[in-house]
Formats: sequence, structure tokens, C-alpha cells
Amino acid sequence: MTRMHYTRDNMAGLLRSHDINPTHQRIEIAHALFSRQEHLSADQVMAIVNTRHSETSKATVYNTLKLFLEKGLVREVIVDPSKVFFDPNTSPHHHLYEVDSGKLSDIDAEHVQISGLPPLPDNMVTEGIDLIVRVRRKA
Amino acid sequence: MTRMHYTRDNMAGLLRSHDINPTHQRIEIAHALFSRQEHLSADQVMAIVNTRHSETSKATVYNTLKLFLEKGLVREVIVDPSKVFFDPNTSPHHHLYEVDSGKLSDIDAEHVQISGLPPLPDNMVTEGIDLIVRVRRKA
DNA sequence: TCCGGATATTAGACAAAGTCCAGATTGCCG
DNA sequence: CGGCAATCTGGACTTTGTCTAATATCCGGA
Ligand SMILES: [Mn+2]
Ligand SMILES: [Mn+2]
Ligand SMILES: [Zn+2]
Ligand SMILES: [Zn+2]
Repeated sequence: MTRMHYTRDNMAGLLRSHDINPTHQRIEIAHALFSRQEHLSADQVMAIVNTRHSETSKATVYNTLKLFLEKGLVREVIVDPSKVFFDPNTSPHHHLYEVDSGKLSDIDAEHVQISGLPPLPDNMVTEGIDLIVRVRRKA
Repeated sequence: MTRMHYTRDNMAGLLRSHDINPTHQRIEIAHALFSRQEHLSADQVMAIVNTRHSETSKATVYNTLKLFLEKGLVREVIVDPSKVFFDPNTSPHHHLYEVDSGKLSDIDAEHVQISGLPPLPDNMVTEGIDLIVRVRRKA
């Protein structure tokens, strides 16, 4: 698989392929997430998108991230009680969270095995399994 | 093992055994959590403790829950982006979260096996591993 | 019993994340 | 160009949680 280069132009196609109308703001927000391949909070997205001069409102940032989420373009990571992170990596994977620094990184799911989970009630479907390894700097 | 009955009187001993000075407010808050054995948010604790007549301030509820956390009396569960849950069950276990209703329940860790996690960098210690199964009502 | 310091509680101001709304802008089609 | 739907916007608002300075409670020693 060749390495993808996330240009703004590519973003339009990515958005369309997820049934999202590619507007200027949406392209910028997608570009912020995908070009970095990092976990970003709404605030961070906002800051990145508005570095040069203010272009995108807070409402649009939140609306757009929610839209991306609904359309399956990004994933939500809930590890920090004070803010949500948005993850451009939607393939199944886990997370390593450094509680001191707030640094969040991916753990490849390939070799991780979770077994022995009890069966779900019939009327329930699994939406996802989140595995978070919380670590701290050694004293 | 006999079933523990969480009376207010027992709470004082429990607090002392965790090196917490048992004050009236602390006993009430511990009692709210331990007598129910449920995951409660700060708001819910506040409501429970102040049902009859207002007795405990918001600041004290937050201060006390943080103290309980530091002293290892309760555990924090971060699954809902909008609020933290406090868990009187500190034995290792996992969680089942119903995204629609917000209902949070325990998964016994006994039979769950997690294998294949990559080794940590030398200067890091695991503080905990959170496994959250997110489920949704079937359509 | 009275005093003084340490510990705990409090009201309410404050901060940060996120939601909501009503009015503007944009893009598109006839 | 004119109309309509979709999008974006500033800013008010809500909720969760933190902070602070004043008060209250507790406790050990004189
Ligand atoms: Mn731009
Ligand atoms: Mn009482
Ligand atoms: Zn990730
Ligand atoms: Zn639990």
C-alpha cells in the first residue's frame, strides 16, 4: 500500500466518499486531522484552522466534527474527563494515554487479543470496544 | 465472604481504613456510593446527599470525591464525554456502557483476558487498563 | 474549660467545553 | 437575475468543574 499524502485536494474526495459535501471549512478541518494523523480536541482543531487569520467559527468546528463522526470519517476518543479527542484513524485500534502529559497515542490492534467477554443481551449490539492503557512517568 | 451491609456507621471505619478523616459530609457521600454500589456522577451524589434538606455544598462534593479518588477509595470511570462517573468498586473490572441510555454496568474481570499489548517504554508504569464495551439497543 | 492552630466546609465567582439559535452567506438551478 | 436549500456565523447560554477567601469545626495542651 502506497503512503497517502493528505493534500487539501484529496480531502474533497475523501469527504465526498463519506457522503459529506466538501465546503471550504470542512476541507480545512479534515486537512487538520488527516495531514497530522493525530488525536485532536475541538479546541486544537479550531486553533489550527484559524492560525493565519480567523476563518472558521467555533459553531462550525463543533458541527463539522460531529458530522464527521456521524459519517464515520473520524472516531471519538474519550480518555480525558475535560475534553473529547477526535481520531482520524478509524481502523480498530487501542490507545495509550499518558496521564501526566495528556499525550495520547495509538496501539495497533493487530496483536492484541481480548477474550472471555460475557455474551451481550440479545437486544444489544456492540458499537465498539475501547481499550485504554493509562500510563504514568516512573517516579 | 459474607455480604457487607453499608451502614453509615460502617462508613466511618471504611474511611479511617483509607486514612480519611470521617466527617459528616464524607460519611454521607461514601454512604451514597457504597450503599448503592452504583456508578454515580458528582451531580448525582450531590442530589442524593441533599435530598431531605441541603447539607453539603458543591465544593465539598467535588473536594470529597477527589479525596476519595486519591486515597483509592473509589475509582473514576471516563466513558461519557460530558461527565465523570465515580465507582465504589475498586477491584479490577471492566465496563459496559449503553450509549443511548447512558447506563453503565460492571463486567467482571475474572474471565476476561487481554493479551498481546506491546511493552511499555522503560520510564513508564501502567496506572490502569480501562476496557469499555460500548453497546447500543438493536434497531 | 479556654485557647489556638489545623482541618474542613461554604457561597459564589470564575473557567472551559460544548450547545443552540436566529440571522447572514453561499452555491446552485431555472 | 431570483429563489431556495444548505451552510456558516456571533454570541448567548448551559453544564461541569475549579478556585478563593471567609467561616466553622475539631482537637490537644495549658
Ligand atoms: Mn483557508
Ligand atoms: Mn445527614
Ligand atoms: Zn487513535
Ligand atoms: Zn465499575
